[in-house]
Amino acid sequence: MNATEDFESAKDEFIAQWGALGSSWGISRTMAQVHALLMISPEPLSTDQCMAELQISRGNAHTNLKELVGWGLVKIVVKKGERKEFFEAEKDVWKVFTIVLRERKRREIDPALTLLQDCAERSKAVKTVEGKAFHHQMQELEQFCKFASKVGEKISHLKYGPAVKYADKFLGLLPKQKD
Amino acid sequence: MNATEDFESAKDEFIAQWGALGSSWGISRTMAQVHALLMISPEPLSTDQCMAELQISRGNAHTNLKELVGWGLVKIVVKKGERKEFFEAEKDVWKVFTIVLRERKRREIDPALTLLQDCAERSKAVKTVEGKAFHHQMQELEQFCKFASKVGEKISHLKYGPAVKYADKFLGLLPKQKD
DNA sequence: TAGAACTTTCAGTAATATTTGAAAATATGA
DNA sequence: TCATATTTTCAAATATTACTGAAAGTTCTA
Repeated sequence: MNATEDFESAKDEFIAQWGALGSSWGISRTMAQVHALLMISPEPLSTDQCMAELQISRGNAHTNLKELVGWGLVKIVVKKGERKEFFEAEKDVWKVFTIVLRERKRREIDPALTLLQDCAERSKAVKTVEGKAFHHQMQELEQFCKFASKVGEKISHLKYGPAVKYADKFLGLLPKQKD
Repeated sequence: MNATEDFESAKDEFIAQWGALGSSWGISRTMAQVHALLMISPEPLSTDQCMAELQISRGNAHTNLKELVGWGLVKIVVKKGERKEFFEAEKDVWKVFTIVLRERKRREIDPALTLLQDCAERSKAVKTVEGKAFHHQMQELEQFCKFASKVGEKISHLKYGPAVKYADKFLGLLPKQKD
């Protein structure tokens, strides 16, 4: 097998597996595959090119491309002299990470926080053992979610350089932990 | 409405919503509901109690309880004089977090790393523009995943106290960032 | 060792999520 | 303005995932 064949099979595998991984990240398989395809494409691609490469329908390609644009992971590019839209993925891995982090915080942590605050409030007056345990647990969860929310917020607005610097410092400190 | 009614409705809502949130975390709705129920129960519960509370079948209750035990989020408790098994959830929020973090790293980051290393290797000899872009992107992603894997590993083995301490230090440093 | 208590499995069914394909809407340009 | 290119929508079809209920398996006790 030559280098080009190797590359082609690696490319196919990357797209397929990235799609499978997407599922466990709460992103649909096809959306992750479209994202994978665009991330490794040196040029922006049209809807038709995505359809052909991934063997999917127009409706499917369209929906997922626009969903990715909605996440901020993909941008629409207009080529001069061309009437159709082309799509280009954000390729900077740290930027991709911070976008996903922000989106997941918004979709997962923020609603949890609302729920927990509401539940803590509605159970603060109850006197039974069961009720007290519930109230306490809601407060613990709320406190943790607030903390996680803050950390996520900070990290997601950090540039890559400082992030690595702080992480290194953080990772370097840990082995010395005593308590 | 009195305090007990408030509490009961809050409890129902917590279980229902925690289940819905579970979906976006890649955990099945019922599994998250069982987890929610056990987290707020002062006493360990039997399979039958879970079935009754959540109105689900025996098979469903059984499967999800055992899955939670597999994750390490729930422990089996044997009561003296009782023949059946009871189930008790880990209630310490930080411990729950570290367990989930480890499990997700194992299921999501580790397989991604394997894929990326393989794809980078198989594309290192290719000369085309497309191929070089692919190889480069695989390396970038690989580097980031290794970093994320290390950070996750460290955090997941940290105790709550030191974690908050380091996070505070970290959060405190950020506003001063210049670069 | 039989029978009761409890746990586990799994084929069939139900619920949810995704995809297709074609029609409708919109934009472009001569 | 009309014809054509392109995008958008969405009802129906398909695929995926989760749940039920009952039967089979296991463990315990007398």
